[in-house]
Amino acid sequence: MTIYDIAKLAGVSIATVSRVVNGSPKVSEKTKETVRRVMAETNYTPNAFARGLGLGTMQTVGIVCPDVADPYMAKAVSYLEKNLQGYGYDCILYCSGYDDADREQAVSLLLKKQLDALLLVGSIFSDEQSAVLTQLREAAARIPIFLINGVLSGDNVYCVLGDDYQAVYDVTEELVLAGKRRILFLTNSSSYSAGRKQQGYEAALAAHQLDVDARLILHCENSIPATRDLLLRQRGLTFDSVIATEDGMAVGALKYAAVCGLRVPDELSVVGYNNSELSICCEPELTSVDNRGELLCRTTIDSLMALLDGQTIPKQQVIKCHLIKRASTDF
Amino acid sequence: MTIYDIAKLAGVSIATVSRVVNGSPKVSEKTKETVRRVMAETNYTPNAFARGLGLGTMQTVGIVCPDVADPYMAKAVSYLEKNLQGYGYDCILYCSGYDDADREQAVSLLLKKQLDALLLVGSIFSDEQSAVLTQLREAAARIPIFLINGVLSGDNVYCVLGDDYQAVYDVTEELVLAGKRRILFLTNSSSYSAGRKQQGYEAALAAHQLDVDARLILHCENSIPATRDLLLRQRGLTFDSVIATEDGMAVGALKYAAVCGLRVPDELSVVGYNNSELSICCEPELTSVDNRGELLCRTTIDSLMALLDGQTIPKQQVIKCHLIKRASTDF
DNA sequence: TTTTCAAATGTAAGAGCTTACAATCAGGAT
DNA sequence: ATCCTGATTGTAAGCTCTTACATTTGAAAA
Repeated sequence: MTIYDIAKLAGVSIATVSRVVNGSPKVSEKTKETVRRVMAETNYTPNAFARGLGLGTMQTVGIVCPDVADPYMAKAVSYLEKNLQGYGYDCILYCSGYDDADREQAVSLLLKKQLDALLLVGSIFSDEQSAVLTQLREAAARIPIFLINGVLSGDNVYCVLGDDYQAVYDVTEELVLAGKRRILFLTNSSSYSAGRKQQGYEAALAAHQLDVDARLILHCENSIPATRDLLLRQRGLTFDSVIATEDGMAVGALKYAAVCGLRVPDELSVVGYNNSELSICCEPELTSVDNRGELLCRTTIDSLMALLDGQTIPKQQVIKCHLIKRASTDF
Repeated sequence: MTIYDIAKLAGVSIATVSRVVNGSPKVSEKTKETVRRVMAETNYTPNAFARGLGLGTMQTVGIVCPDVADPYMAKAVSYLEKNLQGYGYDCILYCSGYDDADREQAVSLLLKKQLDALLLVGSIFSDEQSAVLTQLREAAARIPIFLINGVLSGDNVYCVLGDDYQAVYDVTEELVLAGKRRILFLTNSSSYSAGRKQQGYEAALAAHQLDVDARLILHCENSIPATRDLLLRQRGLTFDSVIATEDGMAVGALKYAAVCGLRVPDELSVVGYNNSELSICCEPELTSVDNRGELLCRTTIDSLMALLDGQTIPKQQVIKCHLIKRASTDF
């Protein structure tokens, strides 16, 4: 079934059929009617490739995220997809893994696909020299690129991110004001946002004339048992509170406290990040920073559409996080 | 940059360039070399639409799932994507929502896209009359359809699913043998797999000459607070154990136990489903059925590839689940 | 040297759509 | 009746690739 068949059956030219398919106004109601009927009867679907060839777009954007199995990214992808759907766009998904080489490959594959935009979720590019970065900047020459919770300078590159610096600054300050002096900072990557979080932590301590004890900054995997075990191995280390850059690590800290018989929040306060389902699952429930994934995604898509519509949009949009207070802290 | 430019620069015809791009063996090493060099220098990428038009495929499969934000489906999508990647296929994702009308729309949109296959995750079609079903069967005339954890008869439709019936049968039996007599069954949908789970529950009770008390079968949302509150509202109901068809509900039951001061597992045993991260997050940790999402997905993709390769594959593949025993039960 | 044949390459016809431009048509103005 | 106009429709030239078939080439066989 091609456009020619429909044209023949409807007794019109293929141009007219195409106009009907694309909702052009320059077709009389009568023929529009006829063509629609024939299309319905024959169950005709325009060939997407030919359409894409002619139009130069297939209304599709690419989403690259390290791992959709991660609940935070899963939520993000879900929001993105829904919002894109609302604008009539489809999304093709790549789970790139966290490795730079893998991500580079994902981007390069995606670039072959005549997409309308590229969305990178939870980007964790470490150094400016990284191959992905140069590749992304090249890519941006062709289509707009959006980083969600990441930062990259460059033409046609836009960033939408939570204000992680401020969020951690604020919660650190709250802990200090609550009398905590040895705040353990658990982080899991060298990403831009992990860096910003750590800066917030250090700045808040400095603002209160507290020294940053390097031993209190621990790198660990975002996994409950891994974090628990890591902490159990640090027996020399004393701390009265924990700020984790992911909820999984925070729950690991709770498990550690349970093993050691530490009362939470009295003897150990714990703060998580992302306000995932884990935070209301554990015991006690976790105080956690909600970095507004849903809002970030909506903002991203709205901005993208504005851009595709020819409007100018800000290069960087920063959205304030919310601290959700629960039983794992006493402020 | 089109294939013509490359041909001109390399001093060959477009056919030769195309052959090089597609790895045809009928090109001399020398010209292959030249063309490759020119392509690299010019950073040429074949147009995916034109390619698709010519080849009739773009190596892409569609994935429909109700909600990637759900950790179980997120994991499934992640596995599917990775496995497809391994075969050089891309995936385009639709989060259809749980509503039949929405899912129908998703499928119909997807069908316009010249995909190589359609994968439905966690399908929860209720009745045989549903519009999605007829639509899917029509779709199957064009491309193969795979249901992951769902069942649908029809030509060119294949199902890969966990043996939920047996899993629930077995765990119910374990509870009975552990002396439990009033086993609450928490379920959240009228999907095929929810039905099978319930059948397993009822069959196991019957096998041990225990009556099925209809009041002990509760429908509830897969959400920790929703389940907790639901149980708190059922004060007349007595039960000594809970089997939930999702981990979220099981954790809700644990929260309920905490509120009521019931000791788990002594006074209340709780079994969850899917062995999600929640199950090692809560306190006590949750005994949960692992329905082998990873294996299901790998099986699905391997089968799909075998099918595309012209081989015959089974219409239905059932994979045994694993019970992961933790502290919320005492068997 | 001529013949033969396979390997290498080129030509051109699609694949199914969009759209600029041309053609047609109906009806009002002259 | 003739001309003009705007609305509608058709024609044909792309868009970029694949590939069947034709052609050329070069070397081995005769």
